[in-house]
Amino acid sequence: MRVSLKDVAAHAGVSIKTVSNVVNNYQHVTPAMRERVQRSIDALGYQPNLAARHLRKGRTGIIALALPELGNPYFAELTASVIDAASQHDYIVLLDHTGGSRDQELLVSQGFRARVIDGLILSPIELRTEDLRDRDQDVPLVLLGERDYDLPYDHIAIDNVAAARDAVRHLIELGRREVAFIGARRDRSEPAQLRVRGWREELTAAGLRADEGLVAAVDGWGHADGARAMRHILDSGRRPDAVFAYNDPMAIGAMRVLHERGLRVPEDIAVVGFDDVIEGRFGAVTLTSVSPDKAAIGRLAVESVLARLGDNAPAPRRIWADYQLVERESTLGRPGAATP
Amino acid sequence: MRVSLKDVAAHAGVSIKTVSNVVNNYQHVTPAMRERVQRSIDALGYQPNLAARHLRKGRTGIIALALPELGNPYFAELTASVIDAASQHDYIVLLDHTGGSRDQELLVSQGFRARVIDGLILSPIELRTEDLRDRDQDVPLVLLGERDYDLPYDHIAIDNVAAARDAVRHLIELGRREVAFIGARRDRSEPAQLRVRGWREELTAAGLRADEGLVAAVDGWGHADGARAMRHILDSGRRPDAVFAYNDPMAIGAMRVLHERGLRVPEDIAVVGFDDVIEGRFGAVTLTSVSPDKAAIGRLAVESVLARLGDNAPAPRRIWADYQLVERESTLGRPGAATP
DNA sequence: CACGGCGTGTATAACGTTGTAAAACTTGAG
DNA sequence: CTCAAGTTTTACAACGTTATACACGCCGTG
Repeated sequence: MRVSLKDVAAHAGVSIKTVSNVVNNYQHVTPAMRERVQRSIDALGYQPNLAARHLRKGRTGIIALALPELGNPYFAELTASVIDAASQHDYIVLLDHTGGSRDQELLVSQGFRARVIDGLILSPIELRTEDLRDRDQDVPLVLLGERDYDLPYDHIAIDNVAAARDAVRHLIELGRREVAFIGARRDRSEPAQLRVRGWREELTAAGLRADEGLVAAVDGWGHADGARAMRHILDSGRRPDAVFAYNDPMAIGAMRVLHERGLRVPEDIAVVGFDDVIEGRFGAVTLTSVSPDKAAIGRLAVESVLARLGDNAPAPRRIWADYQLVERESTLGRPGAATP
Repeated sequence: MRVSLKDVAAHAGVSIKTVSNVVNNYQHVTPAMRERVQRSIDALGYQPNLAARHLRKGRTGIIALALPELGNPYFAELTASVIDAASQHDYIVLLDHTGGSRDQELLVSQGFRARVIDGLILSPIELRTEDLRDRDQDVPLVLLGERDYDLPYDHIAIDNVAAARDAVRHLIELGRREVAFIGARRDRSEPAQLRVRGWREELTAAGLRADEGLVAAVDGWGHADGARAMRHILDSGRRPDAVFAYNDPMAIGAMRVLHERGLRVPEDIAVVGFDDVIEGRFGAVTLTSVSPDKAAIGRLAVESVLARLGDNAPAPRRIWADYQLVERESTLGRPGAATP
């Protein structure tokens, strides 16, 4: 049988509210009383009933984190950092996965889970800007990943265009001239578009041709999709000297195909990924990658959501998180050069 | 402002309970009344307040899934299958990560989150059998991963000893004679011990020596730990012709070290992992691995927890999930043979 | 010595829902 | 037309918590 405030109150010979005051660290309680009540609490092993507390306060103490897929280790690491940040504010994280489908993302953003959660952190892939524009929900929403247009929600993202440009510039500086992009999306997912744009801008800025024939569209974001895209490019007779992939799993899938075709990385083709997942550090050829500051992103996301819970919610902001390009074996040296 | 049963009742001109009856599909409601109330519900956009419902019914509709780490894709896939299974029963999944530390696992099992959840699925690593023996909680608990002793909780696991034996037998059948084990744990984690036992039993059964000098203990379960263990074995002057790793990330970490040392996989050293994560299918050398039926494990776990919620809870059972050994390049061919 | 003021503790009323029991209707038989 | 038996609807009391408003001491001050 669960013990309630009432039981503790009876045991200590005080009123229910006094016990509540002790539990909530209300200030006007004499030390003597506090200790007496605390003794009863300990004796009975009282634990507050959250459902009741939430009913009364109108808060649940739960925030939801909705991600496209858990399989990508990037999101796993992000999740860990969100959980850590949330628990520092006595919040609990409810995990949802959308599969990256627009329908699911819409459902989640429209408050599918709204009745249980105080706030939502959503990392959309296919969701359109207009989908969010007429969102009718009082549950605070924070978006992860850059969006193109302004929306009345906090965005937390790294600068995708700039990061993509950095990656491509790195390839160009190595002497690469034909840089393929793997991971454009047929459905025009916004984050993918931004990275394609960075790719295009940087090539153009360097006086090179942004050859759209070297952009491979895909349907998913996993290893297999990267492999498929790489095969598609090679089968079309193209022979780029560098590949920039939408994310690390796709880059790794692409490298596998290059390996199967007898092409050497980086001598024949240099490869850069995105997200810097742990896996990229342990392949036969370690992977150069854009490394977002995941810990910061998780922390900022949680803080942004919680800040919106109070009455004095700040204006929606676009928050830029840090990133850096981590160079590894997959871009070591100039074309044709043997690995050191 | 949120709309409650009271508002709907006022709008429809009926009592609160009648609205509640309609919402809950109570049988004794005339079709006319049902429609009239439904119209008001739709008009006002009523959504039930779960906190209140839970307070009243004593259930929260949330189960927790506590995992050692999210970074391992095995757990990510498992999580996805648990979420899917739970949502089929209108349940929501709260995710927790223990970091695989005994303290955290203890905390979780003792009901750290108990006030919010109806049931708990725990995948322990370091937790001892005796830690669970005096668990004092009314929240149903289901354990993932094999435990050695009998406990009054449902276990869902594949047969670790048998699976390990299958893996080692496969290596022996390939003509390997010196099989190392990577991933024993200094802290005597039970799952790791079972796999070591399988390794030992199979070698002995084949008339080979189970050389304890080829068992490498580690502190973690990631790529880096596998790499460290592999280095340790090689640096000690040993030169096994096969490696069986506790899990895929460790196997991949080990393969990276073999690559760095100029040892060929599988010609010089064959490698078998455990868990069959997607990553193992896209390395330069694809990884042979023990593949547990993750979908079944997730489904069984959810069903077991929910079955314990009712009054007629079944007796605790040990449920065996299926697995199979998936052979890939890392064990292709006999020692010294060139890859086909 | 009375009085305001402050610090401490207490009844009571919510929060929104569902279970119980009883009231208000139907229906059909006598 | 009455009454019993059944069906539908309602009033009310929980569930366990916190906010509000108030009562009670105690203190220092006029």
